[in-house]
Amino acid sequence: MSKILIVEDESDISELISLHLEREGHEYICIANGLQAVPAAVEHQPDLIVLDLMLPGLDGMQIFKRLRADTRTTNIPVVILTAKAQVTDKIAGLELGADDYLTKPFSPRELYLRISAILRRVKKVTHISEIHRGRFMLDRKNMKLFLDGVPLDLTTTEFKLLTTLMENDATVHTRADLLREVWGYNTDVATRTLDTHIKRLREKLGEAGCHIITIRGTGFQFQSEMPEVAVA
Amino acid sequence: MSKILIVEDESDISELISLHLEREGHEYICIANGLQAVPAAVEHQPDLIVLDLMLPGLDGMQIFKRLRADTRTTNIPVVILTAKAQVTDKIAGLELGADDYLTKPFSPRELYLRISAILRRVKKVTHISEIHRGRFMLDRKNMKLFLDGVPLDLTTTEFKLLTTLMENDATVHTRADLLREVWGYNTDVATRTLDTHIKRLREKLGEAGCHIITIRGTGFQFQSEMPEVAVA
DNA sequence: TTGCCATGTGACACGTTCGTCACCATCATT
DNA sequence: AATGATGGTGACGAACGTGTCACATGGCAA
Repeated sequence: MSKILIVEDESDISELISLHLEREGHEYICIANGLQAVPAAVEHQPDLIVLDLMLPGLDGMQIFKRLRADTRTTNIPVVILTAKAQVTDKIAGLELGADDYLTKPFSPRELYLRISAILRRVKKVTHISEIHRGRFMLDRKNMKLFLDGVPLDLTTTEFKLLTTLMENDATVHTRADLLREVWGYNTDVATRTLDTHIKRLREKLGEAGCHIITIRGTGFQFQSEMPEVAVA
Repeated sequence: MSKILIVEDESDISELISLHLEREGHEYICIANGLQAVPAAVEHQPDLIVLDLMLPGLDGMQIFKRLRADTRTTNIPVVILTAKAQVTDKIAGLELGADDYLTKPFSPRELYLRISAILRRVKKVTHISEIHRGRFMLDRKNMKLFLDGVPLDLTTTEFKLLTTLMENDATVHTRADLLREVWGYNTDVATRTLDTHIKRLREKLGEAGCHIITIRGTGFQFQSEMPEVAVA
């Protein structure tokens, strides 16, 4: 569920939009006065703003610019609506940095789907703060690793090491790479330190420690999907 | 600069697109054969894919579905091109999870701008792994704080505390909120612990420690922009 | 001004984490 | 099978991070 701010003076249009949003389980706030747009956005922190450019006696573009200028609203996606049908207008809107641009008359379903597409994209990218790999889920925000849903506490170094390994699933990281990535550029830690931390990680992973694979002579590798193993 | 994969059999159209992309400093790969789409995407890992649905003897939708099914390409934004002008077709495309959908004939400039809008959005969200607030920049990936560009090392607790404070600039966090956010739900740490960590943070920030503001009786607040201060 | 209460501060002690090293196990090569 | 090299392991001490407390400070209301 997301929160959408609709800035639109024609109540029949805003109702048309909100109807669709409500049906799909979204929350929405409608305002008809363009002057309230920025304060409302600041206060409600919506996930997306639908902005009609043709507000009476107010330049919608100005509102858009202010939304982008304020640090508290600058990252909120904006979909612009307008009656101007010319391609050049469309281009002007996108050029200013709107996320999408629709001209009236528009299909409410298309608007809804375009809103969904943007929300989907944002959510997808945001979720990258969690790395999912097979049985593993690395929660970067809370520095926790979930193995089959079971939370495991990691120390700072273990966390960095595992992050580096997991970020590129199934690719080999040389010892030098890992040293640099985890310990920083000018590393003077002994070579065996890496091995010790790999060991500690494997210990915490328990039986799943085998997902950290040694590449003899080169380095290590994380594999979420194990190749088939011969069982005696 | 971004890398775009263009899947389009009509060479005049792909040239039209690539011309625009090149002019704006983007890198692109053109392929005419739909069967190569998924392998090419896997190999090149483009930032965005432009996919023409009307490929000869091949269902473009199938390609799209495969792109979404493969874990190595599922997160790559896709813009769909098609000759079908019906709104229902447009809706079908968006419904499947495309990021944008244009019908031929389209303005190459509009396509370019729509591509830019998506790239901009993705980049913006990705960059949220860095929180910029005035003189401060919190690098969540490396758990470092940059003050005026100078790196400062933070401990895990300091990092979490500062993250919580900085995420909502200029909003007040109650002591209870902070305790819960940083130390977790079932907290049994003494109340003074929070004060001690605030103190340690302020110490590390040095003269900039004043950006962490005490709200007497309530909690604390981070302010990147200081209100004017009377100077003696 | 007084007194109370919220917050700031310094010190301490405990547990954790980290890097190092010596030694063992294992693999590849001949 | 012997040899050398590479990786695994266990133990240890130092450094670090953390929570707690006692006391100092300072704001606010009566």
